[in-house]
Amino acid sequence: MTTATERGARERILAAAVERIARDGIDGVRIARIAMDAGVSTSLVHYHFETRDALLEQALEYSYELAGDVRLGPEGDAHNLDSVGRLAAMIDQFLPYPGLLERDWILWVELWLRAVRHPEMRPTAARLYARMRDWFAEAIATGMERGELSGGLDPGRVADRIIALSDGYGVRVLFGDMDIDHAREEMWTTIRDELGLPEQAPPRLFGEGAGVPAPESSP
Amino acid sequence: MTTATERGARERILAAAVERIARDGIDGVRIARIAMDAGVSTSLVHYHFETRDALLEQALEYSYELAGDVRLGPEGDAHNLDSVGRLAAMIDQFLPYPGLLERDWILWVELWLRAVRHPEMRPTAARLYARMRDWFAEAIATGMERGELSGGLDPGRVADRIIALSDGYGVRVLFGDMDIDHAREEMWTTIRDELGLPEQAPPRLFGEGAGVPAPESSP
DNA sequence: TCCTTTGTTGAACGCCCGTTCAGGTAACCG
DNA sequence: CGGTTACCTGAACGGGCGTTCAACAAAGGA
Repeated sequence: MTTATERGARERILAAAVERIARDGIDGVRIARIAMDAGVSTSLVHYHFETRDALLEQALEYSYELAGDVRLGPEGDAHNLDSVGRLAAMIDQFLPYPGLLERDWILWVELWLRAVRHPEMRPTAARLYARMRDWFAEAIATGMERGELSGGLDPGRVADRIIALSDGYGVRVLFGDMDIDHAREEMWTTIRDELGLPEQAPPRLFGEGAGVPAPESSP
Repeated sequence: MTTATERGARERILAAAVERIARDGIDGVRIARIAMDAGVSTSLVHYHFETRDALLEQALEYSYELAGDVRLGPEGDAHNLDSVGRLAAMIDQFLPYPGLLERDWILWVELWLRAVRHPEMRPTAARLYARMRDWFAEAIATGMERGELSGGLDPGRVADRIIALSDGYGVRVLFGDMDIDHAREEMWTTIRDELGLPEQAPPRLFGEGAGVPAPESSP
């Protein structure tokens, strides 16, 4: 009947918290602001979440799960492509495209910092990295079995290298010190050489393409 | 010659601020704590620095300059080595060795985050990256001229790649998701292949204790 | 010598913000 | 119905912390 919690206040608060964390930083977040964004009172925030820290922690976990699902889910993947195309598409999903993955990237860096200072946060970070690593390693192993990628390499190591390059280049893109297309090009040539692929342009960019998901929105 | 404060209160405050920022984070820093660490009153902090933000900003700049000088200065470099050894030593100086470069790394990540959110901070970050890039590029170019490294590559691009790998692997090392020796090994093999070097172990590890590489080469 | 400048302090002010509290709907259950 | 429970609110409390202020010592300068 009324505007009564069509999505549940609790979840709205979590979503608002994620957004605010990305914008203002974990330490910059004010729960009054989160409450305002979610359209509730601060008291309700404390009704659903014991303490501020608890809320923020759950919000982060929530967003990481979400980000992972979007990328790793069936829609986010591109099974219909050959291994080369699939790999290229996966790499695209890890660079901070403006307005698309920037939010996730910022939360990412926020996680790094927090994991360093708060050891109890490290399992979360480790779990996320393990997931990414497995995702890439599986794609590479598959490509090798099919003979589309040169064998003889440890897929896990290559995965780690891709992730490292993505983090390293991505961070510079993020604060405007490098053009994203340049970063993409550099990543691609490095990995291409590594996997013994012939010189070829990285298959299609983000957007336009077939199975790549559009930015998730939730009004 | 013993002026009241041997190193000047202002500089002691800056040093204390840097240490505190690394430990507690930019947002976690309390100026009362900085004052205590520096052995002065909070009022004196405000006498020397207009506002808290001003202090932190200057402290960061101060530490980045310092970190750069240590690495880039004549003692931090290793001109007496051949290009391969020199490159290996330089890479060592960019990985977060426990207790040695960790502080700088944390401040680094802190800078990333701040540069993303506060555009006025970006020139600082960009300047730092440019400096690192030039440093590596110069070493690579020299190595190419001497014929110790395979030519034909753009030193700047290779430098960017080294930095990206360092950032990417380093961050995982930093929060304990990867062993530092493994990261070092991975970086080295990647770059070795890139520069067409024969398979060889990365020349010597970091020096014991001292922040600078040991003077004598491996026996 | 007195006065001005510089460096320094303890104490207080005032605001921001997380948290609490006492209550107020509405649904659900007997 | 009457009672219990789940959601939700406005208002106030209280601590932490940046910042300000009045004062004071010491060091020149004139």
